[in-house]
Amino acid sequence: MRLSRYFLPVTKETPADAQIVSHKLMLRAGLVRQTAAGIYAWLPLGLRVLKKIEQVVREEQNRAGAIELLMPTIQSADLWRQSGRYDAYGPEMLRIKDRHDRDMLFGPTNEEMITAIFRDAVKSYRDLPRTLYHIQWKFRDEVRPRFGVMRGREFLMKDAYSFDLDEDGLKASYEAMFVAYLRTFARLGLQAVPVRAPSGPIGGDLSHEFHILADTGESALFYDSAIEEVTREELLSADASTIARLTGLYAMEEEEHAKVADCPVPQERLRSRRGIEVGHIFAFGTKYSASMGMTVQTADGGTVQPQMGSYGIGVSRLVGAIIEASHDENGIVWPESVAPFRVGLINMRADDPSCTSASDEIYAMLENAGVETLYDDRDERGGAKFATMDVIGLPWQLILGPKGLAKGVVELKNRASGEPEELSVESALSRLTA
RNA sequence: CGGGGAGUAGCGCAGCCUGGUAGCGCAUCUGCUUUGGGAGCAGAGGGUCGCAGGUUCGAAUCCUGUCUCCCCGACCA
Repeated sequence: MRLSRYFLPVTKETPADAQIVSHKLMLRAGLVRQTAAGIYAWLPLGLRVLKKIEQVVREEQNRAGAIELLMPTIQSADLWRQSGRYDAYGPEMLRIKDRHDRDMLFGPTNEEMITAIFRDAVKSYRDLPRTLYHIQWKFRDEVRPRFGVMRGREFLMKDAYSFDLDEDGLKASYEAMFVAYLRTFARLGLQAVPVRAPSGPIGGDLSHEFHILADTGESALFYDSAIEEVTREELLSADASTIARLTGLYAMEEEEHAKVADCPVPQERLRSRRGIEVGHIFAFGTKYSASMGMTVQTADGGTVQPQMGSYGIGVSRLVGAIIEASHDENGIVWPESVAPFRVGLINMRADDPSCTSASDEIYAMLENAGVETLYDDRDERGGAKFATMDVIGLPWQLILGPKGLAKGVVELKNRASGEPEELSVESALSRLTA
């Protein structure tokens, strides 16, 4: 993409509304624009990041055997009356009336809808187990939206729902999602801490939250430092034993930690940090299959209410969380897996015909090699170009100028390490296409 | 929902107390000079001062109402 033809409103100054670093950087880097409290428009660069994250999430869901579908954002109130949640859910639910004065709502979650769909289509034990998911916009009318996209009212969420014949099956589905989550966050370049969530209204529920460690997190966590020693490689090859090990290590939210009389973690290993909740998984059993009358026939001719679980990842929240976890004083530092482009190509002297033709040529080669490249072909001063590239945080900056070209070299800079390196065009290209 | 703050050009702000033809910086546009880390000079465009009502000869400024946004707390993915 040529920057001269792109839509990338980068700013020097930060809008006064933004308080935390990820929000400031998202606005400065031209990723989003706020259109109302807690509601954001995703600009081209931000949308690319959102899609990248979504794709990693999707691949790991598929890998775990979950099946993608897509449910609507607008739901009928009748569905929610079946589960009894229409009245139970508070003012967080955005209630709407259609032209026929029917009660509708903008979905804050989809348990009712997926249960109804599954219930009406599946009658046999042969069709279980299944885990279905979708990645769709949700709306929760938060009392106080804040922190940019991290606590917006409209947000993109991956929500999966599992249906099993019995509790052992549910446990297996739950663990499969647990593994998927560990892999997903590891691929996104994040260290996620699984925290045992307190039991909800229904006793015996199994539930874990996944938190990204960041000073601006909304949750205060206490955990065993041994969690930090789990490597990315271990997470990427996670299995049931990884889960057993991780869940065996102490991690609690402050409120729960305060209730623990004898913390099993020795003082020197107890860490206290803040976390951003980016995922939450629940095994809740028959709550919805019972309230919404879902049964399937078993092999022996009986009927059973399927055991269910639900599994959420805040996709749009992850954009902010990743920035919180990965930035420096100059701007965002994207992990390779979610960067909107892999390479920022900088033509230092767009007024110099030979430098420009060399830049055009390299841009064409990168494009042909399938390397996502943002090409700054504008006739601007070098400083402005570096500042733009730094704030938007692409992993690599490839810099071409007349002085280097005269010596037959270009400059390749890694955004994370910041170390510029002089290379021949060939070796720079082979590095970037590797 | 309680408490606090703010709405003036795309962004950041001043002006308001003490009414009298709306300003500054950045950004944008034009020209010239520049060009290896957010350039310099000269010029230009852009705002019904959130909205409605009131007071007044006259309101960004005073009064009333209203909408919106932000912060702290409680609540929540």
